[in-house]
Amino acid sequence: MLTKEDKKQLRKEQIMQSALELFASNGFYNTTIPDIAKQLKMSVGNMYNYFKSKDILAKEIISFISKYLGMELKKINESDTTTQEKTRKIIEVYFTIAKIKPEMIDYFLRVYLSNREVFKDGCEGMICVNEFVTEIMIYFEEGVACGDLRDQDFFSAFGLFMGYLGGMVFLKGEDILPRELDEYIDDITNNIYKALSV
Amino acid sequence: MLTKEDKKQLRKEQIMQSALELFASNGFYNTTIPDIAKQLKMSVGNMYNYFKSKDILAKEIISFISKYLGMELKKINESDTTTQEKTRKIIEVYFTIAKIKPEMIDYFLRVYLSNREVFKDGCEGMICVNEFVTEIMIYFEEGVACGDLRDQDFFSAFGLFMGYLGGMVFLKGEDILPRELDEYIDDITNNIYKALSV
Amino acid sequence: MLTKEDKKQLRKEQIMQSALELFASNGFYNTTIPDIAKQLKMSVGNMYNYFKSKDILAKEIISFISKYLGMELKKINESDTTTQEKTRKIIEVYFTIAKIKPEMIDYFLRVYLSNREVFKDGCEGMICVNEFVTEIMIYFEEGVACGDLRDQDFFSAFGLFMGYLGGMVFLKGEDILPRELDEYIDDITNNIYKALSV
Amino acid sequence: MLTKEDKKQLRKEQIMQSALELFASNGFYNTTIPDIAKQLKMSVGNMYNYFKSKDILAKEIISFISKYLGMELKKINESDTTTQEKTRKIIEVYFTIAKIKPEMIDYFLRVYLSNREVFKDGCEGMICVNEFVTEIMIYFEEGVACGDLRDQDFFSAFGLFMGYLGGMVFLKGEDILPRELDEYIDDITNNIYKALSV
DNA sequence: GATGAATGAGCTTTCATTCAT
DNA sequence: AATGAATGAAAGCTCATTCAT
Repeated sequence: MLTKEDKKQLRKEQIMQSALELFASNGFYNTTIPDIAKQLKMSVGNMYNYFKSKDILAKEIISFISKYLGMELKKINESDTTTQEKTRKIIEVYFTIAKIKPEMIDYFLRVYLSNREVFKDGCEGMICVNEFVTEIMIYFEEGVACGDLRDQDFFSAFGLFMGYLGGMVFLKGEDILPRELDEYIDDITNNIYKALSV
Repeated sequence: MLTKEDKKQLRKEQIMQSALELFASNGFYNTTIPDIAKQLKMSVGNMYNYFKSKDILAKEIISFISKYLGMELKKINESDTTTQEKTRKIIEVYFTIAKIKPEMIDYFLRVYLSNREVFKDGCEGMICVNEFVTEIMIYFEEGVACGDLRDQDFFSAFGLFMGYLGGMVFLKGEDILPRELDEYIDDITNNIYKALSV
Repeated sequence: MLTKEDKKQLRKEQIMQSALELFASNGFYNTTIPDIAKQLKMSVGNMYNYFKSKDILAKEIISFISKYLGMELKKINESDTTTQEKTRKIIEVYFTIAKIKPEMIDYFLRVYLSNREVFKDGCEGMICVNEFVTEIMIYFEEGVACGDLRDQDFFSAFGLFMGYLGGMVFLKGEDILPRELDEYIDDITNNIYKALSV
Repeated sequence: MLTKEDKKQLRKEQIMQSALELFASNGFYNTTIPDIAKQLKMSVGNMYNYFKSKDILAKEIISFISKYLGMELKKINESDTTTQEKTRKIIEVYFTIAKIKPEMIDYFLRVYLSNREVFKDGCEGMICVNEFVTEIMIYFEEGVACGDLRDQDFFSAFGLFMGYLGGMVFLKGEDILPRELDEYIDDITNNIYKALSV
C-alpha cells in the first residue's frame, strides 16, 4: 500500500501535470491558481499544501521536465551507435516529444525560457535544466573524443543544436511550417552534422 | 519647424522606445502602463492618446523593430560580397545590435516570441516581422541562386540561422556564455556556413 | 444549522439588498463596486466571488424584485373580490411598497427602466420582470373574462396602469406631489377603473 | 448677416442637437464629450467654450425640449375644439414626435427622468420642463372650467396622462408593443378621456 | 489534508476638464 | 474661437495568497 509520503508525491505530480498543460498552452501569467485547481477538481487552498507558491510550482515543473528529457537523451548516449546516428536520434526524440507531449517542449520554450524573472531565484544559470544540458554535453564531448565532432566551444555547439530545434518547434507551433516536423528530420540532421562534424 | 503631426510621431516614438526597454527587461506582464508613463514623466491617461491599448503598443513596437532589423539586413543583401561573407555580416550585425541595443533583440526573443497571445490579433503568422524575415529569405535565395547554398526548405535554413543566433543571445543574457558574443562569430559563421553551403 | 450553500445564498441576498439601495438612490453609474463593498464591510475582491460582474448583479436584483412584486400581486389575484377592489388593492400594494421599501420601486424606475443597455443581454423584452408582468396580465384577463373590464389590447391597459403608477411615484420622489401618495389612491383607482371598465 | 451672438447661438444649437441624439440613444453616462465633439467635427476644448460642463449641456437640452413640446401643445390649447379632441391631439402630437424625432421623447424618458442627480442643481422640481408642464396644466384647467373634465388634483391627472404616454413610448422602444403607436391612439384617447371626464 | 470565502494591492482603461498654443 | 495634448482621479475587475472552519 502507498505510504503517506507516496500519496503526497503522487498528488504533487498530478498537480504538476495539470499545471504544465495549462502553463504551456496559456502562458504563465494567463494561468491562474484557480484555473489549475479547477482542472484538478481541487480547492485553491489545498494546492498551497503541495506548492508554497505559483513560482515554486513552475520551478518544480521545469526540473521535472529536465529530468524527463535528460533520461531520454541518456538512453541515446548510452546506446552503441555512431555520433551521426545519435545526432539523428536526439532530433527524433525531441520532435517526438514535441508531437506526443507538446506541453513539455512548449513549457520549455514558452514558460521557462520566456519568463526568466519567475525562475530567477532557484534556477540561476542552468540549475533547473541541469540533467538535460548534461546529456547534451556528454553527447558533444563523446563525439569530440571519438573524433567525429570538431572540438569547439561547447556553447557554440549547444546554441546551434538547441536553438535550431527550439526554433523549428516554435515555427511549427505558429503554424508557419509548411510541412510536418518529421519531414524535416533529414535536413536538420544533415545541417547539424555538417556544422558540428570535423 | 515641426508640424503637429511630426511632434505626435516623435512622441509616439519616445513612448515606443521607453516601452521597448521596459518590456524587454521586465517582460510584458511585469511592465505596467504606469511604469512606462512614469519613465516618460507623462500621465497615464495621456499614454492612451498615443496608443489605444497596451497590446497595440506592443504590436507597434515589434513592427518597428522588424523594420529596423530588416533595413540593416537589406544593406548586407545589397552589398557586393560572397555568400559566406554575407553570412558573417548578418551574424555580426545581429550580435552588434544585441550589444548596443540589447533591448531590441530581447524584445524579439522575450516579448514577441514569448507572448504570442498578445500578438494573436494583427500579427498572425509573420505579419509583424515581415520585413526582417523577408531579408533572410532574400539572403537565402540569392545564396542558392548563385550556387553557394544548398537548395533546401527555407524554414529548415531559417530555423537553423535564427534559432542559433537567438539561442546564443539568450545564453549570453542568462550569463551562461563564458565568452563575449563577438568571440563566437568565427565558430558560428563556420557552423552555419558548413550547414547551409553545398 | 446552515449549510455552506445556505450561507452563500444569504450573503448573496445581503449584497443584493445593499446594492439595491445604493443603485436605487444614486443610480447605476454613480454606484461603484467599492461603494457597495464598503457598505457591506466586505472587500471588493470578495464581491466578485458572489457576482461575476456589476451588470450581473444588477440583473439578479431586478429578477429578485420582479419575483417579490409578482408574489404580492399574486395574493391579490387569488383573493376573492371584485375587479374594482383588486384594482384598488394593486395600487395600494404598489404605493405601500413605494413607502416602506422605496428602493424597490425606485430600482424599477430608475435603474431597470433607465439603463436598458445594462440589461440588454439576459433581460431582453420582459424576461427579468416576467413574474410581475404576468400577474398584471392575469388581473387584466380575469377582469375581462368576468365582464368587468373592456376587452382591449393588453399593452394599452398595461401602459396605462403601470405608466400611471410609475409616474405618480416618480413625482413623489421628485417632491413635486403636494400630498402623500396614499391620499391619491381614491382618485387613481377611480381614474383607472373608469378607463378600463366596460 | 449674422451677428457674432447669432453665430454663437447657432453653434450652441448644433451642439445641443448632436448631444441630444447621442444622449438619447446611448444614455448620459455612455456618451462622452469626445463622442459629441467627434460627431460635430469640433475639438473637445472648443465644446467648453459653448457649454461649461457636461451637466450644463444636459440641462440646456431639456429646457430646449420642454420649450419645443410646450409650443406644440400651445397650438392645441389655443385651437378651438372640444376637450376630447384636444386630448386626442395631444396624444397624436406626442406619438408623432416620438416617431419623427424619437430622440426628444427618449431624452425626456431616458436622460431627464432617469438621471435626476444630473439635473439636481438648476432643474429642481419642474423648472426645466416648466413650459411643457404648464401647457398640460392649461389643457386640464380649461377642460375643468368648461365642464368637460372632472375637478381632481392636477397631479393625479398629470400622472395619468404623462405616465401613460411615456409608458407606451417606452414599451415601443423596447420592442414589446405588438402594434404601431398610431394604432393605439383610439384606445388611449378613449381610456384617458374616460378617466378624466366628468 | 481539504475547503473556498476573504483580502487587498494592483492592473488596464476611461473621461471630464484644463491649458498652452 | 479653436485645437487636442495633458492631467489625474477613479472605475471595474483580477488574482496570489491566507485563514477560519
